[in-house]
Amino acid sequence: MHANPPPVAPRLQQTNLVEQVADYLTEAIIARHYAPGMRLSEVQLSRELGVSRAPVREAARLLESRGLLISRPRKGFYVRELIGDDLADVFDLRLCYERHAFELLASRFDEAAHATLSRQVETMCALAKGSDDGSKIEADLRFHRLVFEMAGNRRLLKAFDDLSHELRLCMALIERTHAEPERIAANHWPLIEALASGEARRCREEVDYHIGVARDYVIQGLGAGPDAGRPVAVSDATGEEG
Amino acid sequence: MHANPPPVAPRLQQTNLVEQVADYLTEAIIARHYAPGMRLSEVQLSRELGVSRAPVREAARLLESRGLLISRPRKGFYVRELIGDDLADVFDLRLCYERHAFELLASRFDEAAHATLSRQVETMCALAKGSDDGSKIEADLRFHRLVFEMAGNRRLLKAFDDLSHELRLCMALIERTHAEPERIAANHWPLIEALASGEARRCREEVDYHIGVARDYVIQGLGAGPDAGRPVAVSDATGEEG
DNA sequence: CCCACCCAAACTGTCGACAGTCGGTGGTCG
DNA sequence: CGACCACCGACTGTCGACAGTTTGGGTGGG
Repeated sequence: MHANPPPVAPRLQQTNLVEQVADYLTEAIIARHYAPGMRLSEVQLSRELGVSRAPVREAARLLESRGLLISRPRKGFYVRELIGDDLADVFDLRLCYERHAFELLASRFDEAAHATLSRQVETMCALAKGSDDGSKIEADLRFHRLVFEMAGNRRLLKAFDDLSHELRLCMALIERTHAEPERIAANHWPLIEALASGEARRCREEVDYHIGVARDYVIQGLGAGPDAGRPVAVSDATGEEG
Repeated sequence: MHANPPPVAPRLQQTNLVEQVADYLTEAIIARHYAPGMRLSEVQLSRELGVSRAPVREAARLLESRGLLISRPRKGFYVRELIGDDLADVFDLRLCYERHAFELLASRFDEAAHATLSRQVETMCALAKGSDDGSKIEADLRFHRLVFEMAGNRRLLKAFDDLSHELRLCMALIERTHAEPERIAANHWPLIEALASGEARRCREEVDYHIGVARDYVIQGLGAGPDAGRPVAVSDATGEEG
């Protein structure tokens, strides 16, 4: 009912509260401001963020679907904690996704895709010297997301996007991420070469090795967990290489 | 405190309204009581079900995460419609899941798993003669879910559960499902035999064939879509069989 | 001293209501 | 006759409030 718009716009975004709360919660959980397994009180969160409970509840449901929260009826929301085989399961599912994406992309790999991925690896190499861990992790995930984008299956891309939130949670578990960032960034060149070769078998071997390294990096970097010494069993399960 | 009950709405208890609304909506969408692409009004749904808008909104968010609804900000929720490559993408992702699950299960297949799957196929054969299509589809999905359960990766099982809602949506697209239910049920025996053989390559071939048949069944049963004649390209992508 | 019971505080699930916005409609002007 | 604009209804996003339940602590009994 205001005839003229106010000259200056001090109004903070009163809408899209769900997305803002979801972003805040996601960042807070990834950054481990909330301990894994901790209960999140809706009213407390509402008071802290200055919003009502409705957006908080919807944002929490969103994060539940992304695997960052777990809801128990009449109990509330709990910060997802990765226990038991959760880490192994997440990386095993990631292996499943990446195998398929690389297989799809290999069959349609062209010069444009080659240039896109090469540019991203160069960006990662540049970020490797002197950036915060978060930027390195995001650049790494972005490389893999580009593969899924260009693979051509949008549903697979959505599945990977969902999983990527849990991947960030996994990465956040280890204290000093990317101890050797240059080597990790350079480790993506063989993936591009495998794609360029067009050989499905070579792609699969490189992906298995790459994801296996990432998995071991996280699981062993986590410390001596109960299944730290368990074999990775990724390149061993194809059952057809001598 | 509503005076008159809604016309055809089911009885909703006072608690767990979100789950009840989600179940009702899921069934209604699968049964195509709501046309694909149709806009769902929150207030109208609230009135029909005799509940307030909060549970409806949360249930809609849940179904959005399951791929049955799509939300557009300030516009509302729309019934997911499978257009373009959506069908192919869903079945391609299913192929990705099943390949992995069968590979995992083959490496740990034992007599108990054999018995469980065999019993399920026998149930499917019994249901094949004289049951509604919904029961046949559910029994078929249950066989595959058992594989994922026994594969040992709970995250993969969750991913399959999420996808299964979209699979039901795909199945519901074709008018007369399971035209040859006996043959479809019997088509699961080779999968069990492949698992029992322990050969990863044979498992993969059988899975590729099985899912390819299901995919073609749905895509071609849908009618002459724009990509109905597109090759399935599932058993051709391994790139190593001569 | 320990355990079962009870009560109060806090919380979740749900509801009705208000503000801002979007799409459609009718009227008016060129 | 067509295009533009103001109005209107409906809807989404958000809020505060109420009822039933869970939880933790305190108390009485064994």
